[in-house]
Amino acid sequence: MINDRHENIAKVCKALSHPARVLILEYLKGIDTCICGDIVNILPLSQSTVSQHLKQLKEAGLIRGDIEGTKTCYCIDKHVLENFKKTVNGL
Amino acid sequence: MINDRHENIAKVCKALSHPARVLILEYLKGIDTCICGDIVNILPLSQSTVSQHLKQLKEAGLIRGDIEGTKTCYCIDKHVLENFKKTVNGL
DNA sequence: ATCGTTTATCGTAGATTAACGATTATGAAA
DNA sequence: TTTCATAATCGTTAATCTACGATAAACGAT
Repeated sequence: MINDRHENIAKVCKALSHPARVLILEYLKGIDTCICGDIVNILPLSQSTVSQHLKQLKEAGLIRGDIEGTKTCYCIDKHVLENFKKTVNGL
Repeated sequence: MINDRHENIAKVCKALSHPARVLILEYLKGIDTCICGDIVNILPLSQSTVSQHLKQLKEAGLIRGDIEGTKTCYCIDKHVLENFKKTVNGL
């Protein structure tokens, strides 16, 4: 009964089931790329907590993290986001 | 920083963060209305568990439950669903 | 080689979620 | 009124989530 599509929608929705992660996604949408510290500066959360949120967004495929030296540059995976939008539209 | 819109997206996404609830929503979409027992019959979950899932979908506003005698007829709140789609499209 | 910056991970505590069986409540039917 | 059908709630257990501080890892700069 439950198929891969249900699982996939649930997976992405779970990643977006916390307001901080929704905000992070929108923030990334606006600036293309940023590092963890940037988000720590705009949210009242510790560095470790923000890192965890980023990890969850990454595991859901919504964002990517490119390591550059000591920094990690995060950006949206537009393809995954668009695909999610299409799937939600199909609901 | 985090505003009502972030909270709202997170709330609905949370309701859809479990594959069983995604399936239930789609099922309701297809048949317009059904009772709890119908869903128990198509999912490998107990009656109490299905009832809890329905409760979460209802609390998120995605579905309504109209009591008719001893049964409760569940149906999608199309307005809320459409609103969610639009909001997701804006991401 | 050491120091400073940045990020990820570890360990932890408290809250929440998911699932179940059992129970309760309500109304319909006999 | 007793029974049946239906759904919600209670109580419980195991798992997961959220948040934090502390620590570790990696790199650039001095």
